[in-house]
Amino acid sequence: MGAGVELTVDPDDPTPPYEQLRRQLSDLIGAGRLAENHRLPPVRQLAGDLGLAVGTVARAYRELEQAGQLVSRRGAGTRVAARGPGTRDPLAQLADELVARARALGYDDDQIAGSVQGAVRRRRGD
Amino acid sequence: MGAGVELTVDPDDPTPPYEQLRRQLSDLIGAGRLAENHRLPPVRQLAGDLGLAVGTVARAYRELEQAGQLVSRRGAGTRVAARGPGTRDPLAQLADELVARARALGYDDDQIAGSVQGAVRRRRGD
DNA sequence: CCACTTGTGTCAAGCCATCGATACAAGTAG
DNA sequence: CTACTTGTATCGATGGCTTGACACAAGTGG
Repeated sequence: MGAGVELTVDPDDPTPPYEQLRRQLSDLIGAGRLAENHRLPPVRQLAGDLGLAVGTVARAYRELEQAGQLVSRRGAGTRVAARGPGTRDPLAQLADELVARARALGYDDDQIAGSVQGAVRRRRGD
Repeated sequence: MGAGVELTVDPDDPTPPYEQLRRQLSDLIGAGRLAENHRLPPVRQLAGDLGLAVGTVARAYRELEQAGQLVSRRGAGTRVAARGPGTRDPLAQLADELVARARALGYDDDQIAGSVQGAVRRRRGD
C-alpha cells in the first residue's frame, strides 16, 4: 500500500492535536506533496490510526476547508482543493530562512552550504 | 538599541503561550543569539510587555531551567546557562532543523541540499 | 540591617480542547 | 430504492492552561 504520506501527532507537544494535524496537512498541500484532488483518509480512519477522537480530526479538516485548502463532501470524502496562485515552494522558504539566520550568526556562504551537506549525511537513515 | 531580542506571543496560535515563549527562547539560546550569562527580563516585566500573567512566563523560564538552558536565582534574575561541552555548533543545529523539516515535507536529500545552494545564490548581496 | 528586586508557590475561577458516544445529513454504489 | 460511506453536529465529562491576586523565599545593593 502506497500509504503516500505519514501523519503523526506528538502527545507530548502541548500544541493541540487538531492544530498539529492542520499544520502538517497545510504544509504538505502547500509543498505539493499532496496533489490536487488527492483524497484524504476518512475522519474515522485517520482518528483511529492516530488515536484521536473523530471530532478532533474533523476539526482539522474543517479549518483547512475554510482556508480553501481542502474540499469536504459528505459521503464523498475530503480532497485537496485546487491550488491558488499565491503558492510558493516551502523548501525555498525554509532555505532562505536558514541562510538569513546563519548569516546573522556570522557564517559565510561556503560554511552554510556545507552545513546542510553535513546534516544530510549525518541524518541519513533517520 | 540595547533591546536585544524580540519575544512575541501570537494570541491566534492555539499553542499555549508558555510553550510559544519556551520555544522562542530555546531556539535563540541554541542558535547562540543569546550569549551565555545574558540576563533575561524579569518575569513581571516580560509578562507585562506580552500581556501575560506572571505564572505563564514563570512556567516558560522554569521548563527551560529544567532543560539546562537557563539558570534562575531569586533576586538575581534569570540568565542563559553556560553551554556545556556537548554543545552543538549552532549552524549544524540550524542545518539539522532544515533537513528534518524538509524531509517531513517529503523532499529528498538532493532537493534539500540544492535548495540551500539556490538560497545562497538568490540572497547574494543582501 | 534594611529596602528592593526577583523567582516561586498557592488558590479559585473560567475558558477551551479533548474524548466517547450518539444521532443526523448527504453523497456513493449496488 | 437500499445499504453503505462519510462528514457534521451535539452532549456531558474530564483535564490542562491562563488569569489575577496574593504571600513567601532568596539574592542584591545601600
